[in-house]
Amino acid sequence: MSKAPPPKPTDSELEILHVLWQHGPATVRVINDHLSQRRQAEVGYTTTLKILQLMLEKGLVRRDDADRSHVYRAAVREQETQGLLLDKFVDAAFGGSALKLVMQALGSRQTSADELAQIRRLLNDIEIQNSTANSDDDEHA
Amino acid sequence: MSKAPPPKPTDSELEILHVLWQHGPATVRVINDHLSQRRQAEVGYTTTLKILQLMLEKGLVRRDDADRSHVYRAAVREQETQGLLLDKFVDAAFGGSALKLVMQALGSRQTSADELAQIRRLLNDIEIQNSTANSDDDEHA
DNA sequence: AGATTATTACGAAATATTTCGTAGATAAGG
DNA sequence: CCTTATCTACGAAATATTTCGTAATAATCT
Repeated sequence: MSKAPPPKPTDSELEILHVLWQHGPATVRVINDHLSQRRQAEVGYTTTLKILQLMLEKGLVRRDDADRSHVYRAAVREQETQGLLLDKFVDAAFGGSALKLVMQALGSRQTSADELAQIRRLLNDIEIQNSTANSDDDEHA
Repeated sequence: MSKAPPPKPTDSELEILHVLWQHGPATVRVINDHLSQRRQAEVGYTTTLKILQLMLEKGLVRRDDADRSHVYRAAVREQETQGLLLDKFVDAAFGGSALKLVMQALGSRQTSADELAQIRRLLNDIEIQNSTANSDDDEHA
C-alpha cells in the first residue's frame, strides 16, 4: 500500500516536464533558462524553483541534492503522462470519443504526405493485431 | 471593429456547452439537472447560474430573457470550439505535434474496425485534397 | 391578500495555480 | 576577511476558477 500515482500535471508543470524529457536531468538554472526562452517574457528563478518543489511533493520529479545545485529529473514517463492527459482531454472536450478527436486533428489542419503514411502504417499494425487477437472468429480462413 | 472572439472555455464552461450542444437551448434548471446527473454530487443551482452569467459576458452563450426563466443557447459551434481546444492541447501536451497526438490516441486504446475504416476514408480524402491543391506543381503531367 | 416557491443578480468565500520577495546558507572572488 | 553571487526554503500576494449564500423580485398557491 504505498502507491499513490502522481496526479495530472498542471500547465506549468507540463512545460517543465517537456524540458526534462528533452534535455534530461537538469538544475533549476538550466530549466529556468529553457522556460524563459520558450516564452516571450523572463520567468522568475524562484518561480521555477517553487514549481519544482511542488512537483517533487507530488512525485512528478525526483531530485539529487548531493551538490548544492540540486538536479531534477522527470519521475513520470512522457508517453504515460501524455496518455493520461489525453484521456482527460478526450472526455472533457470530445465527450469521450477518441475517434472524433482524431478526425478533428486530421481534418482541420494540414497534414503532410509523410505523416499520412505513418498513420497508415499504424492503422495496418492495429488491424493485424485486431485480427490475430480475434483469431477465434477467423479460424475458418 | 466589433469582433472579440470568445475565449477558450474553462472546464465547467465546456461541460455546460456539451449540454447545450446536445440538448439545444435550455433553462438554468434543465442545465443544472443535466450537470447533476453527469457527476456524483449535486451541483448548486446558483453555481450553474453564475457560470452561465459569466459565459454570457464572455460571449460563449446567448440568452433569451423574454420569459422569467431565461433560455440559454450556445454561441459557439462545437467543431470550432473543439478545434481551438485541440490546438492548445497539442501545444501543451504534445509539443505541437498533432501527429504524435494521433498516434497516441490510436495506439494506446482499442479502436474498432469500423472506426479504423472511417479514419482510412478520411486519409484518402485528405490525400486527394493535397494532390488537387498542389496542381501547380503537377501541371506538367 | 398572505405564504410559499422559483428565479435572477451579485458579492464573496473556497480552491487551485502561478508568481515573486525575502531570509538564510553556502560558495566564490578579491 | 569581507563582499558579492548563487542557491534553497518558505510565505504570501496575484490571478483564475468554482462554489455558494443572500437579497430582491416575480410567479403560484390556498
